[in-house]
Amino acid sequence: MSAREKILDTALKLFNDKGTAAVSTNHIAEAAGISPGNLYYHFRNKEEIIRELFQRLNTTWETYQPLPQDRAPIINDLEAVIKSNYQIIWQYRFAYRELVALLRQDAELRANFLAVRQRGYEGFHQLLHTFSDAGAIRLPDDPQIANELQEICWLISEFWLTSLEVNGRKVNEAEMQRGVNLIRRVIQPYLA
Amino acid sequence: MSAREKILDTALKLFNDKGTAAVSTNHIAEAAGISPGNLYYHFRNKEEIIRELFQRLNTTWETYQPLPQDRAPIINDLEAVIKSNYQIIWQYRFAYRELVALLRQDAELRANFLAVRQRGYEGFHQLLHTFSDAGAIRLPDDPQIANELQEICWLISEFWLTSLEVNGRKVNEAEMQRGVNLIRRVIQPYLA
DNA sequence: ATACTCCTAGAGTAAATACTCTAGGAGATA
DNA sequence: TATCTCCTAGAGTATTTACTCTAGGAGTAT
Repeated sequence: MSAREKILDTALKLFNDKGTAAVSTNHIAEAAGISPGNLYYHFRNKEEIIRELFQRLNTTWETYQPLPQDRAPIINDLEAVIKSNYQIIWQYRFAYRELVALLRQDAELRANFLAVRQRGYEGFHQLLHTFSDAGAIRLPDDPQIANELQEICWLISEFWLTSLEVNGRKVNEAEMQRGVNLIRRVIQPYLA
Repeated sequence: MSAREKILDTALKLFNDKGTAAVSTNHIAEAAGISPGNLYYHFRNKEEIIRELFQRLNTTWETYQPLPQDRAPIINDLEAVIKSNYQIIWQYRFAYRELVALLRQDAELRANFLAVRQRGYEGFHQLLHTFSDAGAIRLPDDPQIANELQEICWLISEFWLTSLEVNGRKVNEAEMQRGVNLIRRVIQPYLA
């Protein structure tokens, strides 16, 4: 593995474990088994490492194809989508825990992340209508109600893992399933 | 105002504005218009200041009486409760934004906060049953479903403001009302 | 062989940060 | 007046942090 990759992997692990504020570039270099000078050869500073990690995260969001392309989606596919979301968020949990602070202190980071997130939100909108067209759910006629439901589901999927961590719960398959159940509970009154 | 109060008020403001990591004790002292030595006369370190702010927050949660005591509650009272919650969370928003990190690095803080939060959660449980008994809502017979609904409402009320901030929205009365509407949307299918 | 590019180590530095220490002022009490 | 407690200022220090600089190794092209 190249030094650059080692730095990014190590930084991600340390950030997830201790938070960005508690991890210095020297810590990262030491944990990655390289010299500080070498780290600064590959990255200008800590901010740039964070940016690169967000770039990886963005790429993950943009490339993953959650739905099967060969048939119409059924309601269980929605569960699979949500679980995939949780997996990704858990992989980059430092980012979601510290989102407000990280986005505030780096305008470029903010712009990129929000653009990708916006596309994700629109994709989710599409997804719901795909399910609706396929007859899996019955969206309310009032589009504002549908929007509110979507907003609730989005909020749960974005903050469920953080909420688990606040409660001091281990994050595992079963807890993720509970998060899926909550979202299911929200749309349950609107199932076909 | 005493120096101690000045320190706490200033720290709260700076933490809310810039996050705890970006604010040093020297910053706090300077912004409060006192000397660093004086700050350290009143507090052993930054951690102790944060603890004291959490203590204030805990006291706020424990003392506020959201419901009118002189009559049975109606559904609009629930809105008032949620709005009060948002006000308190907004006042101490640094805490809710950085909750995972702050609780992890201070076991005592964690224990106190979670205990108060647990009582709040139980109070919310009571509240829902009070509404149910008063005929304002009709909770589902299956207690697990009722619990899931409660969990969803709790998650929204705890993370709605953070979600607004991530979206770059100004936090104001109207946006708080939208957060209230989302919770209302969750329980709407179960209104009497 | 020479040179050139890419990468790496590690010593070194300026600034920031958390925290200490000493000297002393203000007001109450003896 | 003397003393005692409580509070305050501000200089000073050890450590950490971000970041720089120089010397050189490993391949590859000439």
